Amino acid sequence: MRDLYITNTLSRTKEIFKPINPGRVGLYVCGPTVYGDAHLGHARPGVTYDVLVRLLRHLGYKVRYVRNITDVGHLEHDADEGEDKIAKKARLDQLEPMEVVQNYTLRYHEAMRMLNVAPPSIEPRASGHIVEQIEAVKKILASGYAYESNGSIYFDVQKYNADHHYGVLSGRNLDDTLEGTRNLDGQSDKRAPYDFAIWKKAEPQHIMRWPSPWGEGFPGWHLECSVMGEKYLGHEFDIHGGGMDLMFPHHECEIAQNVASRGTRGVHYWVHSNMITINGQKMGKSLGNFITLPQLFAGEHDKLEQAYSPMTIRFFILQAHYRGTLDFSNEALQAAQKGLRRIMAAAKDLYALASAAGVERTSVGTEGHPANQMSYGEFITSIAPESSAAENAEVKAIFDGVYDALCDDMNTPIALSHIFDAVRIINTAKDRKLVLSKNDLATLCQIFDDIVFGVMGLRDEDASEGTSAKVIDGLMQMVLETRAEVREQAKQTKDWSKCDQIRDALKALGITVKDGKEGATWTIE
RNA sequence: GGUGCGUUGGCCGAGUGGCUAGGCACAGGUCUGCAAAACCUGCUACAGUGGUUCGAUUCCGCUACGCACCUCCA
Repeated sequence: MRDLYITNTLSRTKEIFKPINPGRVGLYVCGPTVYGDAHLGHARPGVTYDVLVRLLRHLGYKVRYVRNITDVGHLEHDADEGEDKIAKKARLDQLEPMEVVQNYTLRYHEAMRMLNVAPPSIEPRASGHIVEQIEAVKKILASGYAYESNGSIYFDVQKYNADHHYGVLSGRNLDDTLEGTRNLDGQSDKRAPYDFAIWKKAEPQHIMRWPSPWGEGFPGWHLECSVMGEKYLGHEFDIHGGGMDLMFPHHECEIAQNVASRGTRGVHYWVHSNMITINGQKMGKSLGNFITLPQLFAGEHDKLEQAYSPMTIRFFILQAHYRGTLDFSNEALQAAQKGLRRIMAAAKDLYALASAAGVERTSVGTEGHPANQMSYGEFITSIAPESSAAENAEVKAIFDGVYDALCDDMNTPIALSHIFDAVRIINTAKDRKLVLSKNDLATLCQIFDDIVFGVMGLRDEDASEGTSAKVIDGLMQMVLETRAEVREQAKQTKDWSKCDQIRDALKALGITVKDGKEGATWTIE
């Protein structure tokens, strides 16, 4: 199995990935708090960890991927003083909190499905693990790192920090943290401002509440991930991912809770995906500068010049490394859209070339293959039994380059740069200016099947599917065959009007015809 | 105020102590009845400033600007 390197936030360095159990990976990723539509920012970790999971699986690991849904305990403004986000939304919309949760969970699933993000193995909800969370609170109390205050339980950060280091992940020390923390106005039940709630007493008007040894209340936000991670992945597991903004305090608190409740930090590799910015500023709910995914897909937002397809978004994200910020702009999205189309067009041509050469694709079946909407005209490209050594070398170099890049901290932009080299080679071969051997074609198919469609999870959105697609294919073939005859005549008579007329008429229907050497090809918008 | 990160060509974005991705845009060319596509060529950038070095965009220092976290945020 190929070595995979990944940047571990704990060490701030790229480390070789060694799973706890050979051949198996436990992965936990912080999912959304479902009180609103997912925005472009949510697409980033969605796609990033999807690629990680696909890559691990492709490399041969069995992966258990847990991604939670936060449906209780996440408070606004101040982690311990604000109103529950879900409850607030429910109050404003006059709905049951669980109606809000259900609605936005479904909408989140739909957005992820459109982005071709594979669903997690387990998708636990905080509200479904109240019992486990109460048990964890008891353990933390027993360890001495928490105290009860007026019906709520708080984590005693100072005491914990004396024995362990509160700040191992975010790289800060408690004194520094203290400096920037604003003072509380004596209203708080907390002993210190940096203490955080692991169980919160429910005020009389609070809707979501559960009985506990300390009275009716609800769990603190940070606790759910500790508890659900342990329940489904064990005391210690391999990878924990999330957005960079969750590093502190959320993930830091998680580590502290793990140590306090089960005596281990729990996670071997912490992975963080960076933010998407807009005009250089973080896109976020609190800043109000976000564009939701449904808005992006529909083009309905005053910052959008057009609609952007889910795959355009996915490709846009893939073109940047996950640890860097990525700036949104219409120009950048449009560039992504065009680049993606070029790759997809090359994929179709590659499969046609390979098919003509009798290449059997071994790895078909991953998912998301473009329907082979084939063009009129056969690719009768002559296939040499063995091509020049130089070409073989380049194809091989692309293959190696792609794997090297992906295994080097998931460097998707570099991998894509190699893919574009492949695109160029395919196009050249299509123009008959280059002869690819059967082996070369097989290798290229493997790259597209396994990597472009498999690991990167791209798919051809233009490819039509189903029975109507078959009908269209057949009709188009008839139309273009007829036009080809007209065209042959036109070559003699120099009267191209009929020929162009057909093409214009098709264009009006959204079908673009391109006259190539081997005949005409078409694409539908 | 504390902590950390960044500043790359028209735009987006990689990367490296010397050979200096890729996409998009732009210009020229080839092909083509035209169109489109494709291919070829061109565009050589690393904020400023000192230092280390035979050599720095890449290492170190300083300056400027920007960003993130320290409240909820993917």
